[in-house]
Amino acid sequence: MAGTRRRPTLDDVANAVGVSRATVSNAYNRPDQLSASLRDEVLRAARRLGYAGPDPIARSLATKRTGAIAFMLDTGLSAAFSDPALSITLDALATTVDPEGHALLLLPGGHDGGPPADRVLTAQADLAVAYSLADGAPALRAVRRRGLPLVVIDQPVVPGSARVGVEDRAGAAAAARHLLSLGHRRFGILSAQCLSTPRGGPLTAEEALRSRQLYNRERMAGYLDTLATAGVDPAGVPIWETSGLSREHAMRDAWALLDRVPRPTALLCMSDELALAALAVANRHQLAVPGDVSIVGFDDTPPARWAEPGLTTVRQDLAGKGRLAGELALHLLRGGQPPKPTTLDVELVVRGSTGPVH
Amino acid sequence: MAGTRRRPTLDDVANAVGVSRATVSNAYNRPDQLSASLRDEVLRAARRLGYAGPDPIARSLATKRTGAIAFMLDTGLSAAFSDPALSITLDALATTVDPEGHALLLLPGGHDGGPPADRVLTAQADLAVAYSLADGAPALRAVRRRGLPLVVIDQPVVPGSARVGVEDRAGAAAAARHLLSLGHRRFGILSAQCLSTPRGGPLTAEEALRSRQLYNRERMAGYLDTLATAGVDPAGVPIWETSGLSREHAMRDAWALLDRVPRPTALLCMSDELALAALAVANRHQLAVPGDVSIVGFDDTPPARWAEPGLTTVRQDLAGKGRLAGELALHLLRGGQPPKPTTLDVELVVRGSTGPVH
DNA sequence: CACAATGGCTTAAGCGCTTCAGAAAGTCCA
DNA sequence: TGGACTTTCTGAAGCGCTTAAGCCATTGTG
Repeated sequence: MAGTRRRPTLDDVANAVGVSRATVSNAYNRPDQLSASLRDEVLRAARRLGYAGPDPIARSLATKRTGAIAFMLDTGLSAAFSDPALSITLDALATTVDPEGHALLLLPGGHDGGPPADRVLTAQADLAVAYSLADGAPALRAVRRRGLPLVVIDQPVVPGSARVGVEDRAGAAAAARHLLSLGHRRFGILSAQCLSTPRGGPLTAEEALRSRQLYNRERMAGYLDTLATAGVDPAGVPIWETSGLSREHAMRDAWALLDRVPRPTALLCMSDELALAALAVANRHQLAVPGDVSIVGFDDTPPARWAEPGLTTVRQDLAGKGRLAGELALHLLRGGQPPKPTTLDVELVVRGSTGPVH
Repeated sequence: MAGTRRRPTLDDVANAVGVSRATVSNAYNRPDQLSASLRDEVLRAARRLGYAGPDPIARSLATKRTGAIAFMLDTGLSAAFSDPALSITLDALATTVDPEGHALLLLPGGHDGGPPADRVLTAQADLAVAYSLADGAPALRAVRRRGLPLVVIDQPVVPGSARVGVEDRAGAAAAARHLLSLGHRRFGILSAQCLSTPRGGPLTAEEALRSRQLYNRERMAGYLDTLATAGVDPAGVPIWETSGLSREHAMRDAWALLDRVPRPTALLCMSDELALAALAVANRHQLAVPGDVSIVGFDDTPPARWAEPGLTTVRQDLAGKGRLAGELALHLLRGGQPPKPTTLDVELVVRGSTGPVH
């Protein structure tokens, strides 16, 4: 007739069949609570009426579970997904929680190191996962206020939350030692955004060590400490903050380091993405890798393997990290207490992009 | 005291302040409905009691809006996000709907060309977006049954849904013409998964044209028709379906085409990702591009520009596509009728990966 | 054969919020 | 001064579902 007919509800089905509302509910949620024949009849009636099953929202209100996990990022989606490290972690996480019926609700970051607080407060989710947000991001406080269980990845532990992290510092140290052992003494460090108001360009060691991201600080400390121990003055090591999230930006920034006189013989990069940009720009300017400059990355994402030459990098178990985060999420959702923070091992993978200093 | 205290509700706040529940609700949702001072008092009381604002689920039940948009994919997250084309589209979509308070709920694909129907039926979302799902995916029926508004991207139009697509066929035709005009007569086509039970390996033209994905069919038809018109027998053009979603698979498959005798002088690829894999494998086997073989892609994603040589490809406005999908979503959410399907233009971008046949 | 156990269904009390139609109290203007 | 408005707040009816508790008839048991 006129306009759209009201969607049928559980009650409509119950009335049509002549049973109570509870019985229809049971037909969907607890088949063992009614006879098979009645269940059949109910389901048939539902189909006939165009009833698509219990309304997810009403069900959520009654059960106090939404079946969604909020995934909080510190950047927009495009930047986030262009990083294979995130894609792999996220996929593993999703795959782990999927069998239990949990989907991921994406909360991309604004400009304060995470999603806006009000988005978190109104997000329909049973639990939140924070993926390397800035320390003290408003989103974290919002999660707190709501009393949502929280899993943090690559972040300082938040009271009451479960945490999974990576041996960032040790990995970075291993990378630096590797280069030192090849005879390198003139280094450059290419870093992701560090400052709370990122500006791109040169950074002092102090600034770099105050990065708002834990993994950044840890890796930076791993590099600088190791160099210092070997007698390389950190103050003399140029550090460059990228000015944007795209490959183009990273290439420009890498070149800013490689174009110095005297040229660094080795570049320590905060991620494979940055290292690959450096590789590309070295290539473009006819610098031989590793002949003229050695380059190391961090993460060991798939593109690091395809690169020409292969990228020497610090491998972390990205899929394992996501899987573990997923298991922690499920554990918390079952009412479990947050276990002790886990820190995953890393391993230096030497490929063709590093060699002895000429 | 014992265990966790029950979370405070709107009622608790109302009682604490001594006002009605409606007033507290208004304090949050319609500040103009009460005096500023009372509102202040309410908010203060809420803070004091540890009330984090109206429960999103209860609110949803009352308002019948969840603030989430379900994004349905035909693959898992990792495969999906390793494709820059999706990342860019998704980011633009998210950015468009975000200001209106909508977040994205990710529904990754199972094995029937989309997410499982029950996931769709229980997903908490106001609207669904289908991103190049297989024709007739169960997920689409589930959306239908629920009566959810639907936006489809790169798919056949579904009755009652809004659609945005791309001139896939024309773009593919342009790419083929370009190669023909360079004198090429021996082609190979590298395709994404076509068959409903993908097996990888050679495909007949008929099989390829029956791909379960619309864009695949269209591009394929664009290639084959154009070649046929130019007198190149489609039956003589080897078509190879990729055997997996990773770069490694794609490289192996590309080599299967390039290693034929006689070797094709030009490779038509269904996407930039495949073309880049072909480029990499040509490089690895010392085949000059475009000297020995010309390669074209489709999409014009950023890596196509960085490639060495730059990839000749068909540009589509990925961000525009996502933005448009977002606007369509908002339109439908406001109760608007689905407008006529939109088809976005494409443009051939000639770079270094194609050249005259030797 | 009386009694407990079981299966099958219903009753009813929520879950926490929004919103519409007022009521009460002030404000304005002729 | 009094009627027409406003402003500010309340009452109450939902939104559509789940689930504990209970009722009744049947079945099994010693």
